[in-house]
Amino acid sequence: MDKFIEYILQFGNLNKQQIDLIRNKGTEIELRKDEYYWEAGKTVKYIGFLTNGVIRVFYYDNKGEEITRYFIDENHLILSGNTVDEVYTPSEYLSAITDCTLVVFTRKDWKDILDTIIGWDSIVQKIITKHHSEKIARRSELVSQDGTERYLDFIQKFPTLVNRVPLSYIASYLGITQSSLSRIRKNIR
Amino acid sequence: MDKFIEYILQFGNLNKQQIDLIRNKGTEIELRKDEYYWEAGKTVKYIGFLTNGVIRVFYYDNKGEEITRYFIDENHLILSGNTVDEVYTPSEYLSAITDCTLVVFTRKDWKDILDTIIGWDSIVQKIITKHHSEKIARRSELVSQDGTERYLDFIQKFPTLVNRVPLSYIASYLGITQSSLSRIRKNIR
DNA sequence: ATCGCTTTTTGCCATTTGACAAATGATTTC
DNA sequence: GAAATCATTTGTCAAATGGCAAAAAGCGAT
Repeated sequence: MDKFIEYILQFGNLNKQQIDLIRNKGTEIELRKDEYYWEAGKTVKYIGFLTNGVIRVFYYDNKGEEITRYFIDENHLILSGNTVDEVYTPSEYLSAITDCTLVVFTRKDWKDILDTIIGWDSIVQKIITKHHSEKIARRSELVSQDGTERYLDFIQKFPTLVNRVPLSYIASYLGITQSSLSRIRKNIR
Repeated sequence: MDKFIEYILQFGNLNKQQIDLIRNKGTEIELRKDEYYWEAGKTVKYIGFLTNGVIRVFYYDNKGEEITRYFIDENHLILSGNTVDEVYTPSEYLSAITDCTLVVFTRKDWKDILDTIIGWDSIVQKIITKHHSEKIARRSELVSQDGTERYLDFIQKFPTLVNRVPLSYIASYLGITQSSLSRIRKNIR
């Protein structure tokens, strides 16, 4: 929970009372390796913040292949869609790669926070915008790079993930096959 | 200018007075083919809305290659960064592919609108978020597709651009070489 | 330590794409 | 309309990547 407060404070100021409100509303939950946090087609119940572990976001393309779209690591807010108002049904799966700890809020509690803390809205908006920009920058570059460049880029941008995420997921994220990535790794050494 | 008003009204309501304010502040400008709208390293002076034409966003990668990151077509807001407050110096170039018409606002005029119209802020925020989501969706899929799939995807998503944008720019956007794209096109027919 | 299971590496060959250069086609300019 | 310029297609070969299957390595449970 402290991690979440600390994270939020980077984006705006909160007084002690406001921090207490957030603490009261949030609940810590655990997610075991390979458990789903979201499933495509199932309504999302919580707004979550990942304090420990790594989550993988994936979907199935039109050939039925599982495609890893990105990874969520420690200290990231997991929001349903771009707004918190509407009930949200994702088209993607979120699944824990490692055991995870999250702070979650029900939609109602989140709304209470929104109604109580002036500026909460803009804090969350800033976070969403930041996440978006990061995603765009990361994904954009991949397109124009070959396999080796993609992987070098990946280990530079996600140094903490390389050893915690199975090769096949990384390969899928980078848009190459697992065996190609294995060969690329060999050549780099 | 009408196009801009119409576009804005999709994201929020404005009364006649507010619309007049926007009309007064905005200026229509023309941009000739191959003229820059932004240049990397040069401060951005205007907030713009493209009413006619196509603009290309590109940068130079670490090999000095020109990479087309995306295209901006009719009815798109061109914002500096994610916020309008700060002076912004882009790291990318925006250059007209065709002759273009834009509605532009000086930073000061834009700020006046922001200070006068309650809710302007949230309208703009919605637009930014929408643009972000589109970019993420578009770029993400490319990574896991081969050349042919990328091109088919492109002509489906940008049917109006295929015949107005030179092949080399499309190829760069898709992350393949111009000659590969030419061959792909031949095979599709 | 051994068995069973999963992940990663490797081999082999087919296919795709890149690099480079030349040819063709299209457009602009005088 | 001829020349110059730019865009696209094509040829050739090399390099990168994919598909498939088997081998090797890693890991957990007993």
